[in-house]
Amino acid sequence: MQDYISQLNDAQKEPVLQKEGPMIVIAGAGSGKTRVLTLRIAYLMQQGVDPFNILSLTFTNKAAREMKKRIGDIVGASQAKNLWMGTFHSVFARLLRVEADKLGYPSNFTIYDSQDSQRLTSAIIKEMGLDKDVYKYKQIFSRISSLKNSLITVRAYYNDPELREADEMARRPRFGEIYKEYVERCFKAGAMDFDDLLLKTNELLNRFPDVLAKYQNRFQYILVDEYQDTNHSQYLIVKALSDKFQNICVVGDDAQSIYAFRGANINNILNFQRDYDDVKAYRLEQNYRSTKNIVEAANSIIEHNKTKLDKVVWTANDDGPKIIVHRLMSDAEEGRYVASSIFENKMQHQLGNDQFAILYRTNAQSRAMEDALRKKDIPYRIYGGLSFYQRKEVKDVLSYLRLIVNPKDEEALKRVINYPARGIGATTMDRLIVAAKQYDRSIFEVIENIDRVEIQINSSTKTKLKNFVTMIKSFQALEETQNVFELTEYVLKKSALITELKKDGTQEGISRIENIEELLNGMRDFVEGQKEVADARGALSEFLEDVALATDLDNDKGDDDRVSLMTIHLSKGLEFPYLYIVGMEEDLFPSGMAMNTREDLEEERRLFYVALTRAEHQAYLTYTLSRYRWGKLVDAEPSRFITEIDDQYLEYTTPPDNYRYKPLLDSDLWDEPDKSKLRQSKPKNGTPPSVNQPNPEQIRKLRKMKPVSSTSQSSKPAGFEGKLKPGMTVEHARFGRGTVVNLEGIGGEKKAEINFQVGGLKKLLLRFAKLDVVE
DNA sequence: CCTTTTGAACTTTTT
DNA sequence: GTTCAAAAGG
Repeated sequence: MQDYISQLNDAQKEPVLQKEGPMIVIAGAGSGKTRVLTLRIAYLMQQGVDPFNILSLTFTNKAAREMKKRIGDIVGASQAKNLWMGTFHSVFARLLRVEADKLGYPSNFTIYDSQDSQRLTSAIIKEMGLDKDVYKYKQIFSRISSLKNSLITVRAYYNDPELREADEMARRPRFGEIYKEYVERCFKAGAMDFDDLLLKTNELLNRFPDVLAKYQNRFQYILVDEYQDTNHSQYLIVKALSDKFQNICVVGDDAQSIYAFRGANINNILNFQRDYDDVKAYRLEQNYRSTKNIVEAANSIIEHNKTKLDKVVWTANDDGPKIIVHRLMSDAEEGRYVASSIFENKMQHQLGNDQFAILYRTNAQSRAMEDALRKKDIPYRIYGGLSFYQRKEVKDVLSYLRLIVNPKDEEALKRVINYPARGIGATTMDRLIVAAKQYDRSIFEVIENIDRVEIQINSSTKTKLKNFVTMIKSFQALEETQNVFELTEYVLKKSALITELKKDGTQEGISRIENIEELLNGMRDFVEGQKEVADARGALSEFLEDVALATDLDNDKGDDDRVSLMTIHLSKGLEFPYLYIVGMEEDLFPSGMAMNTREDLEEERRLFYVALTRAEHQAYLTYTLSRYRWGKLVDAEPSRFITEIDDQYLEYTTPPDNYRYKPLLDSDLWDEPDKSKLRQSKPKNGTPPSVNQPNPEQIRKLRKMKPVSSTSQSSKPAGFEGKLKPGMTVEHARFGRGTVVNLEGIGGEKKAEINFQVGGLKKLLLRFAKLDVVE
């Protein structure tokens, strides 16, 4: 143990050795944060703390697994396996299984993934007879999710006139009804969605003081990694659990906060010192990962953000090569450039494929890269995107299994009741859903009692329904004796799923069968692994939980030599000697959907910071002049982020463009044709995206959380901002026409409240809003 | 009730 | 360019 500790630098030692009390570790990128966490836990255990009393929340399950292994190497694997370690979602899912009955849930509750949640939302909107162009299920669900993450229940929603008003303004007065129905349907299906895992944990800890006390006593030492990415719901759980012993250690980096879009609240980390008494704060500022060039270039990027903690990351490493900036004509060419560059670097420096990674802002960008790598015979692995478990054929199999564990699971039932086709169609399903609502039962229960239920279904269909129920019940009986693998083989045979796929015969159908075989292989591994786990519960439900909460990264065995392709979000925490960040273009990175407020833009910038700091030795930035988007060739401009890096760290291998990011009015020349395209393609009744999204400002107000006050920005010379007056009609590139209602703020912080004809009231920061004065 | 065809929306990021 | 749901036809 002492050996390990003596290898730490002074800044790292302190948080490892402080046994008790609240503490925050602000850890810059590449500063050895994981090492500190690992050693801190090992040290606690060596000091006599029972691993059973330590709760460590990580960002991925893979990170938890690796950390457990490293701790095991120091203190012994038998001890380490008793640690409570995992993501918020997996740890509290496990806890909720134990306590489910207190909340009225079965302990075998299903976990709905976001696809299930969205399908349910969509079904509800349809059942209520609402216009699907106004009530877009994705937007509606995303609002439900935001509310839940702010702990705003249906009742709280109805009690809050402001929230209701916001929905009325957005022309969705019936949102509350959808929310209510959604929650009830999940409950009736014995299902929790991702947000419920946190929300219900909060409910449990709030409503049952004895339960709270039990877990406060169990989790005497709590550690939270990536604290900057916790949302309000997670924050409250941590707060409640740590309240008694106050042995809480949070680790994070405000500069790497990139999940605000899913409710992460950067203020959790910024305000930590106010939440606990006598907080010890530590800073890890020495970067061991990257070259001087990369560290300093990254610093020069984050300088552009206003909201940040004071922290200077530095490194003792060599200068290293400059960051290469390269311009290409198209996305296909960009792929070819990256592939050849990887090839050359491999040859020149004798490197393996696993030394390289390609990062992009959106999953859609992976295609061009894949094509190029395949042509050059460079092996690669894509992370994220459509994960394995979300593929249709895999989800169908899993849905059968979910029904075995929890027949009330409505989404699973709807997927497979008529797949393969059994003559149970849409009309029948509609009637079943109505009856289920009438009798206040699940659909499965209605079918079980189909003869005693008043329902307009002919007798031949009733027989088909009964056969389906009998089949599922026969599977259930088998579950008692068979393991997951054997059970699934049987299910596949009896349900005729494989037969159905074999009929297909196309290349696609064959690969679907291969995927199912792959799933079976995974199950075999799981069954093997299960034998070693001490606290294994029912094998099938355990398997389903793993699957529901697994991320793509979690399944990485990391043992093959491939180039990694992933979104920047997924790359957090990883590092690669050679790094390619592609698609450095305005409207793509920063994303066109995140350019309207300073907060959004700053998050994009942090995202770029995260991307660049993944590089150990050499980073490449590429951008194109035109790229296929939505199946159309679209002109592109280099990202403002390139010019935000100090020039001394860059090497342009193509002549730099004379383009520089300029304040808006100067850009009208090149912006104009683009806008007219947008106008044409926008149907009159279409609601523009993002207008209807929840207003975090409002939620924050509601939760009485004070945003960190940002010092007012040095005012920018106002061009047309000064000319704008209430009453004027303006045109926005995305939102269309609207009337200026109000103006507030000064200089670069000046905002206009504009009532758009389609989409309603919205506040825009004039510095970024693409506005034209019409009259 | 099932299958095929057409059309729309989609692309910001994920547990 | 893909994927998914609604419409139409069998």
